Amino acid sequence: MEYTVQKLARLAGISSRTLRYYDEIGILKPARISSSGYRIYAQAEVDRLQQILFFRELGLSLERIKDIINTPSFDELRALKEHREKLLEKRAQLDLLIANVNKTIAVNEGSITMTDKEKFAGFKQKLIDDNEKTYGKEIRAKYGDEKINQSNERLMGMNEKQYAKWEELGLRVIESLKKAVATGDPAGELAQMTADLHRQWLIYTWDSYSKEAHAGLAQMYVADERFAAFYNEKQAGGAEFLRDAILIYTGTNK
Amino acid sequence: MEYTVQKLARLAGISSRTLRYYDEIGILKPARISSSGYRIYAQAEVDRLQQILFFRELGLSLERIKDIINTPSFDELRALKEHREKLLEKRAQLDLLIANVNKTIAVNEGSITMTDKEKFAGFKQKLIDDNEKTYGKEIRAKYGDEKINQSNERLMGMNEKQYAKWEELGLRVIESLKKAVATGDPAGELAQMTADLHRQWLIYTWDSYSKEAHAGLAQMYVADERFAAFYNEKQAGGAEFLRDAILIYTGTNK
DNA sequence: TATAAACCTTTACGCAACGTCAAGGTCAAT
DNA sequence: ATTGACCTTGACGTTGCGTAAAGGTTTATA
Repeated sequence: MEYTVQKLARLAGISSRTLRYYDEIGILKPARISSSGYRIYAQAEVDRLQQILFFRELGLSLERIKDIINTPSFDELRALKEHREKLLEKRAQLDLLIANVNKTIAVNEGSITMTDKEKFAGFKQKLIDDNEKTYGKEIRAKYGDEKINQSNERLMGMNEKQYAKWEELGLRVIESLKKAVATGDPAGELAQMTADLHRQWLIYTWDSYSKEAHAGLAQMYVADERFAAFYNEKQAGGAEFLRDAILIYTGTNK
Repeated sequence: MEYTVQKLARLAGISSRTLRYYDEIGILKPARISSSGYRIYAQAEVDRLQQILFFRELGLSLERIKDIINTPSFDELRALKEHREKLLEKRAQLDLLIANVNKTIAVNEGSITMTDKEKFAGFKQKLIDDNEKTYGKEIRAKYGDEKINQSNERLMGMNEKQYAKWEELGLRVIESLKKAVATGDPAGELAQMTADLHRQWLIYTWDSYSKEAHAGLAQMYVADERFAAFYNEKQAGGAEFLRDAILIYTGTNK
């Protein structure tokens, strides 16, 4: 039985272009060329194609497949195991991606369910209460009632979109912090970028930004175990690292 | 603070080529161009780049990111959810891939542990025994002792490599059968390809191939519940479908 | 102040595995 | 003889940059 490109292509469920490509890269050449220049494939080529498609389904690159079917002594098993490692890595990365996308969606969803005005107001009020309960005393002690009242007012004044952005920014601070900690250098560019992100996050609820207040908060991140726990939960040593980065960022470390 | 390409690139942990590319596709243009033609970025561009990189880490395409940050009214949430669907699909595919690679590796590993001559011989002997116990009678009844003895001899004569290939071929028959059953057409190309794979698998242990013997085995696949169970376990209706395909393949259905 | 090192620019090819025209020749059937 | 289905090669497009190449600019140092 002999096949032209399209016949073989239909048999195997691929396109004729693919067969021409396989010819071009030398992984599957036709048995012969007809007098009119047509590619003619025979049984041996059908078998070879089956092998190629089999490995292709396993996700191996054509280059790799070429090695495997051209070299009888090729260590197929090792190639497969290496390939599996790559696939597992890919999946781990994908899992991370999906988790991050989920987080981001959750934040956005939060802003959507808040479209209901009542709920939205209630949610923010709760957040302000929590905020006050948790950090109120320290901030009040350091910067007075005026600042925290302003901060709460600002929080109340945010619309859903702004609020979502604020939470997203919070997530980005965490993400950025993780990478920065990995560098180990709080004066490095990544750490300083993180400090800047943190500043951007702050000014959503602070009506006036000052280096001193920023630096003061940084100190508190380490001194107060509730703050420290929050950042250290995300990344070991996160609170101290963030403090150092902010002190350098605000120039208050000299 | 103003940045040239490389400074901004280092700050963000990307290459200067990436910034030039982002300029080229219009996703991030510099604040201004210096008199000497240098790209100069300012704070607004740093912020925009942070956004871009954030979404890039979530795996969105630059085209998509462009939409999101250019259009304030763009439905970010829907975009993210669609993106998540794609990611989940990708992961499902990856899981399938990994499962298949694992299966193939398992088969190959089997052939490797058999490198130990004793074990190898023992394993094959066991397989022959099983073979004989399970299917021996039927085959003997239909084709006589001669054929099964030949088959066993051939099995004994296989080396590890051949044996692995044989098992791999068996897996491919199953895979191919699954797809073919999905088409519902036993005369279709996929089904006929499956029948041909099955023939190839057979001739590893049969020293002579005949359409009649092949067709006879196909009939047995449905008649004998142990055979049927084996193929139906892989794919509902697999045994009957395979029989029909083989009957058409061997031309004994007329 | 000359010169080298470190920047910057545009242009353009390369990558993986084909999809998709385009322009033109071939084959089978009517 | 014509039509329609098939074949050929050639070449550009896809995605997100990496990587020269060839040449101008800025900065630091001797």
